[in-house]
Amino acid sequence: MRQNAARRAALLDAAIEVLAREGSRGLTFRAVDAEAGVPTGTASNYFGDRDDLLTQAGGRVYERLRPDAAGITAAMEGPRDRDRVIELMRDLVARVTEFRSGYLALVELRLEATRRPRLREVLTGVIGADLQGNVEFHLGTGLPGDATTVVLLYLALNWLILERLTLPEVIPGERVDELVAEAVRRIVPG
Amino acid sequence: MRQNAARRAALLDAAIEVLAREGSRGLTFRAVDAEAGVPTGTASNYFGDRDDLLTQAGGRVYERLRPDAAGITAAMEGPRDRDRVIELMRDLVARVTEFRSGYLALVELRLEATRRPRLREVLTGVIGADLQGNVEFHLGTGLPGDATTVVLLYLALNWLILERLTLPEVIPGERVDELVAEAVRRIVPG
DNA sequence: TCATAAGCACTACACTTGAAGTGGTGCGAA
DNA sequence: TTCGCACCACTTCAAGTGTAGTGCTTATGA
Repeated sequence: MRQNAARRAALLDAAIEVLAREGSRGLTFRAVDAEAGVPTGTASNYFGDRDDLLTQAGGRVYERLRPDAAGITAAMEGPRDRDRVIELMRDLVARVTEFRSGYLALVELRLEATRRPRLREVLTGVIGADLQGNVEFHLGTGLPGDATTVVLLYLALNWLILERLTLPEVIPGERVDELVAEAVRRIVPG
Repeated sequence: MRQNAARRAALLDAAIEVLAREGSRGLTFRAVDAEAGVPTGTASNYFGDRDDLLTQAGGRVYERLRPDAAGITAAMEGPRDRDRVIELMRDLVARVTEFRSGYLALVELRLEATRRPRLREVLTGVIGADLQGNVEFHLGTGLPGDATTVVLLYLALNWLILERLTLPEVIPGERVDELVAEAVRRIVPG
C-alpha cells in the first residue's frame, strides 16, 4: 500500500470523474489509472479493493461539494430576510449545478450504497452531518424559518438539480430561478 | 427478432429488477436472461442492442409506476381541501416507495440518460408528460394550488423518496408522514 | 387427418474485451 | 547504500456478445 498523499488525492479526483461519466460499475482500477494519467496498476497499489476506492471517493466527493470558507462568510452577510434566502438558494443551486461531475458522482454513490453497507454508512454520516450543519447554520445566522424549513428546501432543491443535470428539458433553465424563488417564498415563513 | 409479446414483457420486467439491483452497467443480456429464468441468448434474440433494451425498459418502468385506474378514481373523491392533498401525497409517497425496484431503476436510467441521447429523449417524454398530467389532474379536480404547487411537491417528494430508498437513516421513517404534511401545508395555499 | 412449413426455444461455441494482480526493474531520496 | 515508489510487462481469469444449428410446437392447407 503506497503512502504518497498527493497521488492518492489525484487518484480520488480521477475516480470522481470516472464515476460521473461511466457510473459506479465503470469505476475500475484501470479506468482510474487512465483518467489520472498514471500507469496501469497504480490504483491497485493505492486501494485494497473496489470497496475501499468507492468509500474514499464518497468522502472526497461530498467534501468538494461544500462551499469554501469565503462562500460561508459571504453567506453570513446581508439582511436576514426571505429575499436574502432566495439569493442564497439561487447561489447554492448554481454552484452545485456547476460541479456537474461531483453531483452526478454523488448520486451514483447513493445508488451504489444500496448494495454496499460500508459505503452506506459513510454517506449517511457525511450527508446527515451536512444537512444537520445546514440547519444549524440557518438557525444560527438568524435567517427566517425553522429546521423543517431547511429540510424541505434541501429536498426540493436537490431534485431540481438532479432534474436539470439528467433531463434538462423537463424543467427548462429559464424556469429555475423563478422556481427557486417560489419554493423559498412558500417554504420559508414570511 | 422474436415476436412473442408475453416473453418480451417478462424480459423487460426482469430488466427492471436487474437495473435496480445491479445498476445500469449491470444490465447485460446475460443478466436479463438469468433474472427471467430463460436460456442464455434469449434477450439477444429479442433486443437489437443494449440501447434498445434500455430504452424499452425505460418506457415500461415508468408505466408501472403510475397509479392504476382504481387509484385514480379514488383520488378524485373526497373533499377538495388541503388536508385531502396531504392524504393523497402520503399515499403517493407510500405507493412509490413500495415499488422500490421500479423507482431505483428509474434513477439508474436517469443517470444512464446522461450518456445515451435516445434514452434521454424517451425519459424526457414520459416524465415530462407525467408531470404535465399531474398538473392537469390537480387543477382539473379542483384541488387547491396552481401549477407551481404541483411542481414543487413533485420536487420535494421525489427527493424524499430517493433519500428513504438510498440512505434511510438520514431521514427516519417516523418523520416521513409529518414531513409530507408540512410540505403540503407550506407549498399548497390554504 | 396428415404432411409440410414456419417460428421459436434452447444449446453450444467461437471470439472479443476488459480487468485483476503481481513480479521485477530502475530511479531517487533519505 | 538502502528503502520505497513509479513504472512496465505478463499471466490469468471472468463476462459478455452474437450466431449457427437443432429439435419441438403449432398453424395451414390439401
